[in-house]
Amino acid sequence: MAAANGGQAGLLYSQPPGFTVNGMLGAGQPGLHHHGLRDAHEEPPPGPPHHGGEHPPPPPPPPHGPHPGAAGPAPPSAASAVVAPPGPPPHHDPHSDEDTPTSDDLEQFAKQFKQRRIKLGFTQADVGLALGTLYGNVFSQTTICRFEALQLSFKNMCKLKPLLNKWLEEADSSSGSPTSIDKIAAQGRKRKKRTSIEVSVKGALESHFLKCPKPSAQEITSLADSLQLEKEVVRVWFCNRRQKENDRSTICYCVLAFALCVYVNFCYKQSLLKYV
DNA sequence: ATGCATGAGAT
DNA sequence: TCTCATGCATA
Repeated sequence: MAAANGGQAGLLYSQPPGFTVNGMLGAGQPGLHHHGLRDAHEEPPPGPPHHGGEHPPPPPPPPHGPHPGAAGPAPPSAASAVVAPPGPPPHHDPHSDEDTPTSDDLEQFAKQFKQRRIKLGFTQADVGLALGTLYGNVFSQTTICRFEALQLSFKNMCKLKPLLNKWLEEADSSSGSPTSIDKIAAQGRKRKKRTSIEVSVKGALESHFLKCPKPSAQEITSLADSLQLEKEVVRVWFCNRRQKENDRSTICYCVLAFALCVYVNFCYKQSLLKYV
């Protein structure tokens, strides 16, 4: 049935005022600089892909204000202690919702959060909704799920952690109090029907991605043409593919990298001992 | 739990 | 146009 969406590309689902119909004005510029970690901010030296004991993403300096249109509990301010460098971090309370957590903190918190959430009998959707009533920021089941699975960017994880932490306290302290229910008006926004891409086609996209994660507009066009997909679908596929790569690696790799650092450091010391 | 999609802000 | 945060719809 995948062919259901393959044929014609004429269905403009919604036609929102600002829908940019990008033609082929793309100036194909290959910028392939692809390194494992991505920092949510600037990356100064485009140098060689070396990344030894680099650690974690620096603290997210609040460049842009909260846009979600609700109370933005301002992300961790410009503290600078992000993920402890190769030196043992002084001391930090994993339960503190202040001050930037380390990747490890996040990992632990997420795990613990999920465990407690389940024990308390709440679904991910419940939590998302509750955050709305508590702080005016509603989140979907998807987001909560991704948080628990560490599938969000480091910055994003940091932003959500305090909220979830608060909910957790609220939840198990007052497990019997009446909670107000929030009803968010469903926006009647038309959404394009999700196109399901055939496995074989996905394979093709995947292999292209490996060769070139950032195809130019022109490449996208021809690729879309040969795969019989809408150009927009292909473009979005690549965007999502990149994002997936980044989100996953952000946290997981940070944790691994840190562990590796510790280990290497340990080995190094061991080797030094041999000579004394 | 995850795939495809949207929209705001950054480049 | 890209990235990033986020979510509807679906597997």
